Amino acid sequence: MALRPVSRRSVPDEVFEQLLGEMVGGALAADEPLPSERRLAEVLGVSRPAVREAIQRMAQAGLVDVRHGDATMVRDFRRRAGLDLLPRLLLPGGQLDLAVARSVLEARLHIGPKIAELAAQRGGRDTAAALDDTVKAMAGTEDPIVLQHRALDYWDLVVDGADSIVFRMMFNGLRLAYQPAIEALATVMAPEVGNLEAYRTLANAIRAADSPAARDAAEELLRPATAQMLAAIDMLQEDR
Amino acid sequence: MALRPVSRRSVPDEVFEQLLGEMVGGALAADEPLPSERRLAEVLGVSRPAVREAIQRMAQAGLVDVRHGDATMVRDFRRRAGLDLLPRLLLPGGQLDLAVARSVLEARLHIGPKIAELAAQRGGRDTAAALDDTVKAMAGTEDPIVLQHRALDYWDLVVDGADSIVFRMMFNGLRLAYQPAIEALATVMAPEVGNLEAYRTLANAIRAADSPAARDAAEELLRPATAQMLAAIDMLQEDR
DNA sequence: AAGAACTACTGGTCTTACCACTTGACGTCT
DNA sequence: AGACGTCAAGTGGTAAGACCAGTAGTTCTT
Repeated sequence: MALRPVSRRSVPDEVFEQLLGEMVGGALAADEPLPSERRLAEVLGVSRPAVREAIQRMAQAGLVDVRHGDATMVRDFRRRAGLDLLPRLLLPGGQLDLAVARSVLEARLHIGPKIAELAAQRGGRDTAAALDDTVKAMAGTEDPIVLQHRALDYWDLVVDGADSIVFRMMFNGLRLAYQPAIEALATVMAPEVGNLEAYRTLANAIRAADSPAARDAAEELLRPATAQMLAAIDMLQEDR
Repeated sequence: MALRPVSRRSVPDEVFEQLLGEMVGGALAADEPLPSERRLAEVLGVSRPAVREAIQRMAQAGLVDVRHGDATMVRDFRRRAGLDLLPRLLLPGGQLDLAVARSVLEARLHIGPKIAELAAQRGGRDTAAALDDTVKAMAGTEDPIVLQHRALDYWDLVVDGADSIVFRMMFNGLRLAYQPAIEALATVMAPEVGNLEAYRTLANAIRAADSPAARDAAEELLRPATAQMLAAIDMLQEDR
């Protein structure tokens, strides 16, 4: 029996989700006006403040433009949204979007080595020591789910060492997309997160402040699983 | 006379801004509870729905965790925030944060060539043709402000050509940080946005589907101004 | 000492009313 | 005919107050 916490969606949550669904699904096209708050409240059977909260959140995410006195306009989420929207695009309606998944993999493989390089330049021994501890923790388990979480901790430390706020934020965004899928990815990620030697090599390169070596080590660590998953995506896409 | 649109911050805007300021400034530390909605409404002299809207927006941005029945907790924005927070970190209180600026430059130089490479693989002639048009438009002006906007249009097309949603979202985030500073950067960016030949070279590489050439061309285009600005930041940081 | 019930918070939601802004239609001057 | 006010309708912005629904700590009961 696999019990999971019940998801208690609040009313504004629900409204937000529905509106976003309409947008991603294409029913609410860009540059078209959203129905008025009162209208939405009536149609959805909720209060106007609830609708407002949802709409304000959409505005915060850049999905709509709200102008006092005029109708609020839907914007092209592809052009305005930040990485925080990634989880919803990756799994729209529970189904994995292959194009988005490919994009995430590409980005991961491109960003990871750079972060490792910066960490080698700036992180120093403190980062390396913390990484050693994490690798030790990884050695204590075989469970690929736990291993993935530990690997995320590991990268979190590398990102700290890189000391570059933009890469930190990019990492945050990618992690948010990755986490919901962690269980589904247990099998494909097992070879990567089980490759402790690669994690140690990277930690040592960072300790030695050898940024080219760190770069290569990170690529060595990330490439195999990335290549495998990209190949799988290619096959799936051809099937259709 | 340089008239500018008056900024009409709504009450929730103002509340959001104040809370964020306290967080970035350190007065509201991570893992500490926020005052209750009623208390905040009272202290700030606004209605509770207004406070709620602000807090919901913070939750949307990952800055706080709100749990029904318990106090809402402040989270470490460095660890949770996405790129959408970048503009506020870059110019906290009107003053440029040099470390953040350095980080933006690093990211730009690392992401740009990769996007160009992908655009060469996937964009094809359509992308190249659109780029040609944009370069023509750039040739029609000397104003560095206008040129920067055109250059953004140019990159926007390249990103479209790259057809990778994650890089698109990263670009969106960087652009949002860049745009408010566009006037202040007129002088330092002038050499880059005035280098039309570099933009043409990149467009041609994309047309030829020559991804290594596109990569190099993008780097060639971005590196000079990046290096100059990084050097300037180094000097400013040493002064202190 | 362990458990159940209670209490005092917290956020969640709704209703109602009114303010402020934008737009476009209409009328009025020039 | 054109330019300029005026006004009405619709939109988002804000407030106040009431009540529902969770959480956590205290107190009472056993």
